[in-house]
Amino acid sequence: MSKKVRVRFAPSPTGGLHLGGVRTVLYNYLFAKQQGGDFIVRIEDTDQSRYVAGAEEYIFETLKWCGLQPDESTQHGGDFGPYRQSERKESYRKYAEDLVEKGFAYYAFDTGEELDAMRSRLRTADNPSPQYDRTVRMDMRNSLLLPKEEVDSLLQQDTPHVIRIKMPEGETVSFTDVIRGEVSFDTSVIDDKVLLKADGMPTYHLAVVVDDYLMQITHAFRGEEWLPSAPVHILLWRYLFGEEAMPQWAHLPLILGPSGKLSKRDGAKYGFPVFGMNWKDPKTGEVTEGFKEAGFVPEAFVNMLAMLGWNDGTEEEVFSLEELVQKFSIEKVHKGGAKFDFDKAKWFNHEWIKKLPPTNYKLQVKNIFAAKGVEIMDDVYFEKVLELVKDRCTLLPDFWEHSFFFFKAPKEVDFTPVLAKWNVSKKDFFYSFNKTLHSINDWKASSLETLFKQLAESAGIKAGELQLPMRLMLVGGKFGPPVFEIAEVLGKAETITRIESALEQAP
RNA sequence: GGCCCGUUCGUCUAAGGGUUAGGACACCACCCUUUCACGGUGGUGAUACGAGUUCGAAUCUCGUACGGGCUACCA
Repeated sequence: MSKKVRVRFAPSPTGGLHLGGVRTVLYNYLFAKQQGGDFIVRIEDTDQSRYVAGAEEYIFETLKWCGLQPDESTQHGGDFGPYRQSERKESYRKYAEDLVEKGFAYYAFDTGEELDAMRSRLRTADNPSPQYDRTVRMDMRNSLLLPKEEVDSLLQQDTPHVIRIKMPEGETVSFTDVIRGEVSFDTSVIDDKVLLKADGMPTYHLAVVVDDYLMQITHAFRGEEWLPSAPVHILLWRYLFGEEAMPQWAHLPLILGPSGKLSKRDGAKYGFPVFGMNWKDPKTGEVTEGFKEAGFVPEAFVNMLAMLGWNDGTEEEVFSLEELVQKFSIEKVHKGGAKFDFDKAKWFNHEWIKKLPPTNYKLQVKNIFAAKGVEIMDDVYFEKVLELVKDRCTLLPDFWEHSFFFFKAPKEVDFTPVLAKWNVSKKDFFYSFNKTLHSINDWKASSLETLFKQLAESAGIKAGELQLPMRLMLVGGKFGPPVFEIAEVLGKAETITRIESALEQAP
């Protein structure tokens, strides 16, 4: 019988959640939901120096906006808590000490200065970053070479120390990555990673293994940047719990910016968001724009992310979250990194704006309008407007330029575009057209257009030449949806008023 | 430097030994539209290079080049 699928996303609360992070969540989520499993969010806050206030809450808000709700987390509870590693601190030491006892790890008392000295002594052009490994460990201060009594006494006196893994020499550690297949490493070139820090906190390496075990994680998906440390984790599994219990690994390809790994800087430099939602650094006050605030709908954001490194093998590209859950397969995730393309992202958003009913995003558009000084009072009218112009909008703020005139009558009508062909008979046409409008009961674009054309014909004027003036009167410029549809949405009274006031200004 | 991973149009990708190497974004042209868009049709454009295996290679193998990641008491 196979175990219930359990996956986790394990972010550090150090700042905003960028594209790559959200995609990692997404792939975890899709896999879990498809397998009927659980999606867990575990907060990896073992580095107190990097902790940033508000970052944890921010992560959950972003996930909520994306519609990727965890089954278990610091916010959602669960049977495997606590879900914050700092609150699990006490559970890690015993595993580290167990490793020391078995001879797989050792105490190291080297100070920061001693480590620096070792590194600068060994640093050469050919070896720019010397490691604490089998070649140097017997020259350092650790329990491998110190007499047992001295080690005991150092420990007794609470001498600051760490516990390091003792990397075996000449072993090949290999495993099968779900995405990459067989990957192997020679342990001789891997350093003796710190497992337990001087402050008693575990490093990522120890914590991830212990918690994945304790939380019964079955599949571990993470970014490709973790691939080089995978052998450390595999060895820890082997020493501590046995490899049979180890989760299946999948190292996801990176999302690249225009030059290398996508960074916050790229966003500022190239003018696109890299975070899910706006993130304000509490220390500097610096705000980094998010996709939400840039005017993306979550459906598009998630869809776009899913397709960055995966596709279902067909030519379909637009998928809802539900469809993704159904079609996703981790094996089809690509090996190579994908460069983020903002134009393509916008295209997804455009598709989703067209597809979604305006009720999904009207609140956000309302806020955009409010910021421009237009308060929306009539929701029914508002939705009608959004429905009419949504095909022309790529990002939510575009609604403003495509529909502000439904809420603000033009003060001055610029007749310049039609001046050359303007004459008294055309002006007369609009007077009589406007008069006829009063008696219309069937206020529909199609009937308005029919009436308009009939009247134009009997006045002996080409209807086409009257359409632009009509548009100018209703919206104030050369823009907007088809003119009679504007009139329909505007309503009888407002249409008549706008034509009247425009005629007063007409030459 | 060492280790690991990767490489199909500018970008995201399809094609798992036999296709005129397909689609999408972007770009260009035309059409639709007496506004601005949307939309429609078409076009430009790719298997990094070199060997090998094979009747046949984008696809398998090796090498080279290039790109990326890691190399902290950060994750």
